[in-house]
Amino acid sequence: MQDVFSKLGPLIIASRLKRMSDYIMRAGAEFYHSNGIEFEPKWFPLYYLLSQEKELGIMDIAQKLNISHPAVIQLAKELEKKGWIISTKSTEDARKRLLKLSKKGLRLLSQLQLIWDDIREVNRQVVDAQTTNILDALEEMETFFASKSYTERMKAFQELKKYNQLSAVI
Amino acid sequence: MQDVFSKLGPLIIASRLKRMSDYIMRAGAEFYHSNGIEFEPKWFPLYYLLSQEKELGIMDIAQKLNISHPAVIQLAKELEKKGWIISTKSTEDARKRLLKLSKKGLRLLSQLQLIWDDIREVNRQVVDAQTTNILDALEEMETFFASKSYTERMKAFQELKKYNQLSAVI
DNA sequence: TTTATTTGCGTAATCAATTACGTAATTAGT
DNA sequence: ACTAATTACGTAATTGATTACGCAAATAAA
Repeated sequence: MQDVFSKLGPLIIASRLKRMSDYIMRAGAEFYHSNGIEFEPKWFPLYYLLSQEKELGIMDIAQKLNISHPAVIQLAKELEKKGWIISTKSTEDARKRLLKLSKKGLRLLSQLQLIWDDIREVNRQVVDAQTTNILDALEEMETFFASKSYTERMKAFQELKKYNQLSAVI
Repeated sequence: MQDVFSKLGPLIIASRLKRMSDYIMRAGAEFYHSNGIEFEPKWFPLYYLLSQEKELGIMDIAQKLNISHPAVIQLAKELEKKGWIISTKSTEDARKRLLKLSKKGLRLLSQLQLIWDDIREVNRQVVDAQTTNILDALEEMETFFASKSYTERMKAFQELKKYNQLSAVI
């Protein structure tokens, strides 16, 4: 690939992150299938979350996974169709619909664990091979923006620039 | 945000990369608009490429940007509607449609340069603040997978595992 | 030079996720 | 207790990108 991107450096961090993410996602899907499992990477966050947490409402899940609630509904529909999760109305709060893994979903879990172990292992190899660790970099970035958002940083920078220009005039 | 992700480590590099990418993209859009420019981050790769390369066919662009050709057509349609690019039939190859910046598009360029400078600067601040540099990490990852794809690495790992199990038995 | 294959492009269908909006249940305010 | 505000969820419309397909032009093969 003739790479227009990498030369641009900081300007397009976002595009490069996305490109790498898409690449790995795609390979992940291929991997599930080549192991004879009809599982899609996009299901992982929801499925994994439910494997950890017993039972959760739609909104709780959306928050925890940082996706919109219609996205959760959509994913849940697909996993329900596969028979891996079931949903029940909450008795405490009639608005809530709770999701949890079905027995079939739990049986799948043990199979998936094996695949996940492999993925985890290869990913670890990738990360260990790095001089500069992508996970550390991500972690740092996340905490960095958590303390002050990207937008706020942009604004602050422009304010500062404006001020400097002004004081240069006066 | 209650973070299910960061604990999972190597298993979901892809999701975390995507999340960070989306975050920055969104902030980028906000930034263009707050500076009174009707420009979307998704246009950047095509627009920037055309600002560098004079004139290019659809497929060339798709390859250079590593996106599908219908995506290029779609983006081009939008930029053409804005009046920033124009397209001409190639005289050498009647199948080809060439894209280039219009005069209006070139005028926009000088405005965008200023914004891009700010973005670049803030991004550099972000990156400079890091102990572990995300761009270096990305760069490394890209070359790593270029030498041997993720899928190949997965396969190789499983083969090795199979072999080790076998030799343990024998 | 005819025929087959490849290449470039366009359209349609599909996918994955979002925003916008509506409804019902719960909680807070008075 | 009644009203207002909020919360949880569902559906519809939209967005952005992909794959699948088809056609026309160019290139290769015979």
